[in-house]
Amino acid sequence: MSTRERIVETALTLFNQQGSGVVSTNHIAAACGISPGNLYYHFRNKEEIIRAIFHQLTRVGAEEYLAINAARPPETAAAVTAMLDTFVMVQRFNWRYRFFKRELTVLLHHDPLLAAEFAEVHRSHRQMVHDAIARSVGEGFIAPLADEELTLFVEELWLIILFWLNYLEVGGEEVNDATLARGNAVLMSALRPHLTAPAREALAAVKTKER
Amino acid sequence: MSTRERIVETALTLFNQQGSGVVSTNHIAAACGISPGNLYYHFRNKEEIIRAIFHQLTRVGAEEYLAINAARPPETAAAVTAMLDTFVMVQRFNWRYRFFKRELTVLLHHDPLLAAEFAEVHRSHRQMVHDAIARSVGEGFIAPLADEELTLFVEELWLIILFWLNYLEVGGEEVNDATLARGNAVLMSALRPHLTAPAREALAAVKTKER
DNA sequence: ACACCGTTAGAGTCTTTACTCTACGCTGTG
DNA sequence: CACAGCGTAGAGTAAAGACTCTAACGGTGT
Repeated sequence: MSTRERIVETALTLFNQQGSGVVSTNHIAAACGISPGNLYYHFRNKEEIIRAIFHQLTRVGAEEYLAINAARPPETAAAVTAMLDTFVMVQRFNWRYRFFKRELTVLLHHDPLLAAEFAEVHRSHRQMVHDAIARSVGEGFIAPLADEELTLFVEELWLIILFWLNYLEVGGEEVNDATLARGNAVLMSALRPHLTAPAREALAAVKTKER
Repeated sequence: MSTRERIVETALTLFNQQGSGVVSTNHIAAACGISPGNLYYHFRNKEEIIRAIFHQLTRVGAEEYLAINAARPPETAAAVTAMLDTFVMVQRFNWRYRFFKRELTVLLHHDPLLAAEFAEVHRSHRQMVHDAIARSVGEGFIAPLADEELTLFVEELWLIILFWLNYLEVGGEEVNDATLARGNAVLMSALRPHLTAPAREALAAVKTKER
């Protein structure tokens, strides 16, 4: 791993543990086993490191999302599986980059450049979620809804996906397979009333297979 | 307002704006229009200020919760109204003390004393939510559920209540009456499938009256 | 008039911070 | 072999940090 990559990785770890506010560039350099001068050779300042972390987040996130969702066949079981996989994927990202979402508003407030980049990414994420739900309605897995109801439903689902980890964190619960599975269950519990009959059967089938 | 109270209030404002990591005691003192020495006369250190904010949060929060929920009559309309009022109340708290939830894990990590106090408060909050839902089931506003389903449902609702503000924040949306009302709508959308017929009517009545 | 004490100011200390500067080694190329 | 240039070390600087100390203020009781 290059020095630059090691700096980013170390900074991410320290930020997650202690918060980016109290972690100094000297800390990062020391934890990397390099000199401060070396760190500043690779990054002009701390904000640039944070932006590098954000760039990694978006790049890898987009790749993984596409890997799960781009080529899925238009089958009910595949749709349900893709949704569960996406949930797990988002949880993994929220965990890996947890300092980022925690400190989001403060970070954006301190770095207008980052704020602009984030706004763009957020817009496209929103679009992806909307498209995914619309596709599922079109394919007949989710019962048709009035526009207003659909919007609320999408927000409900997205909220659960986005904040399950924070919910665990606030509650002092550990993040592990069991608690992640519980998040999945909550999501399904919200989803169930809106599924069509075939989708409900497919879901039951997936569940049975898992055991 | 006493100097001590002014320090707490000013610190809260600055923490919310800029994050507690980058706000120094000197900043707080300057913003208060007092000397650093004076600040340290009232508080031994920064952590003690944060704990004072937390104490205010819990004290006032408990008062307001009781004011809304303790004496409500066992009527369907009252139950629905109490739930909506509680939602609005929690949003107000999340907003007023927003730095606290944002930085929660980091704060708890840095101050074991605070961590212990918070664990206790969180336990009792969890209990309150559980009791409120159980009461509503008992009074016939919410359809009976299997234990497992009930747990998931409660978590779903509580998650929405806890994180609606963060959801707005992450999305770069302003917090105002319209966005708060939308949060209420999302909550209702999650609740509706589980309401009993009389509760659904009472809800419709409340909605009509609001217009 | 005076002593007392909670409150305040503000200068001062020691540490840490972000960031700079200079110099040195290593590696590949003419 | 020379030498260019990337990557690195580490001392150094100016500013800001948390926190301390001493002296004085101002209101109250005697």
